[in-house]
Amino acid sequence: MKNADKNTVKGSKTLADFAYQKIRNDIISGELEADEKLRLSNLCKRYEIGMSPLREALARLIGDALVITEGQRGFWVAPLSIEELEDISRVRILLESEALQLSITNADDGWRNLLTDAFEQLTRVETELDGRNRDKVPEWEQANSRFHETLVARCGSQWLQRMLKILHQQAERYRRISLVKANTGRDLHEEHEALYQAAMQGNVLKACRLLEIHVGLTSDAVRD
Amino acid sequence: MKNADKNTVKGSKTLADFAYQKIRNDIISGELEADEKLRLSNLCKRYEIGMSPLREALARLIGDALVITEGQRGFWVAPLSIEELEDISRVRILLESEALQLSITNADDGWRNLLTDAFEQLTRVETELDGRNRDKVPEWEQANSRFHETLVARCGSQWLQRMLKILHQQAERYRRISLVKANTGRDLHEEHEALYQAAMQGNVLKACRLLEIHVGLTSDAVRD
DNA sequence: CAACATATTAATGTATAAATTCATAATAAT
DNA sequence: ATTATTATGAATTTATACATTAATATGTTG
Repeated sequence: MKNADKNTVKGSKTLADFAYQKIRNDIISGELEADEKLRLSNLCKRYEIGMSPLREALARLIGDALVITEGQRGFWVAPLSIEELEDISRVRILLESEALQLSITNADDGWRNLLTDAFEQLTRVETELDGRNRDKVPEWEQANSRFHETLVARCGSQWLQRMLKILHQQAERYRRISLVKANTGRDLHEEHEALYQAAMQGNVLKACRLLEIHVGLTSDAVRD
Repeated sequence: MKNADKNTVKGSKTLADFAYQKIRNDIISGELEADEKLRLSNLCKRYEIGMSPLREALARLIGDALVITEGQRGFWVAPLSIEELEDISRVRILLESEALQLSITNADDGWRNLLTDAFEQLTRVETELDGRNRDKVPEWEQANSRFHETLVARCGSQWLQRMLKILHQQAERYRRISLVKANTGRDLHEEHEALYQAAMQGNVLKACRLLEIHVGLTSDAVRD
């Protein structure tokens, strides 16, 4: 049973690792709500693991700022606030623009192929999503993440990518809200396509400007 | 005994917290060397704690990229490489320039007082350090960190500060090497003073340029 | 109604057991 | 005889179950 469960989440070699990924997904997806108190015994039952791996997983989530802890009083899902989203968006624009610029400058055919793949997959999911299939949201999230990660994949900086991943996770928590609630007549796919075209053409300035708008709009969408 | 030990590191409410801070310091200071294998049983003895708090501490250090882990094969101190230092320095310049700019723009008297305090303390330690007192290095590190943290304290972005803290920790590991080994006739204090003056005068451009040079020189110093 | 003491719950830490990896030695094959 | 491969045992990581300690809630008394 243990081995079967472990392989549910790909690439998790230990129970702690497995729990880390599971809980992270549940926080990002909102299944574990913001500010929710994380009772250890409950989580043990929920994820069918013991205390040690659970605590280890939570310790790592603290590093991702998805969980907070206070002294001896336990763990909570990190809170959400508009101010923080704006903060995250600002920093993300700063880092992702830089990374995008570097990536485009270093562009090669291999990268363009990867990007095209990622974009085509995103396109498929986004056209299906137009019909408001709620259950496709996780799939869209994955495709969207992959697209953005691929955009900066050739930036040549491990650290830029590492930090962008954390910021992206954070942003994803907020994005969920804006997707589920108000769909403000915004054409996400159009934004992505323009970004894709600019990147493929090697137009750094245009790509960065589009990215800035793209991230900013998400921030705006949540505010309502 | 337990309580006495716990209070050795200020503000550590749990053993895991205590271990986290202790181990982090030992990695940054180089007492635990890069690439060193971290044998759990050894660490238990060394820090006089049990398995659970130790593993929790290591899990958090993974989040800071000071420790790496691989499947079921244990933990290691994260490696050092020149390429990574250059990566870290690049990202740090990007973030710290932005943060510095914001901080200077938002400057108020409270901030200037804090900065002056931090600078004066750094000055004291740095004049004493001229005489090559090796044992003062940790003290200098602390004063240097405080100075840089204060410089960006008014940037208004929690996330910029959070990431800068991680980058600063990483850079510190390398800086130790450059301090202990070759002192390339570089006048650190002069650099800090110029930075301080520019910040106090509200000269954003100059301050950012000085910062860029300052960080760049550290990177250069290690390469030799 | 406030303040203290007690009881309950939940988090933290220890000790132990299970599973996995690593190193060494023995056997087999070329 | 030398190399490769497999088997065995030791070391180490991982997980669980138990014990301890701290925090919260409840109830009692002044």
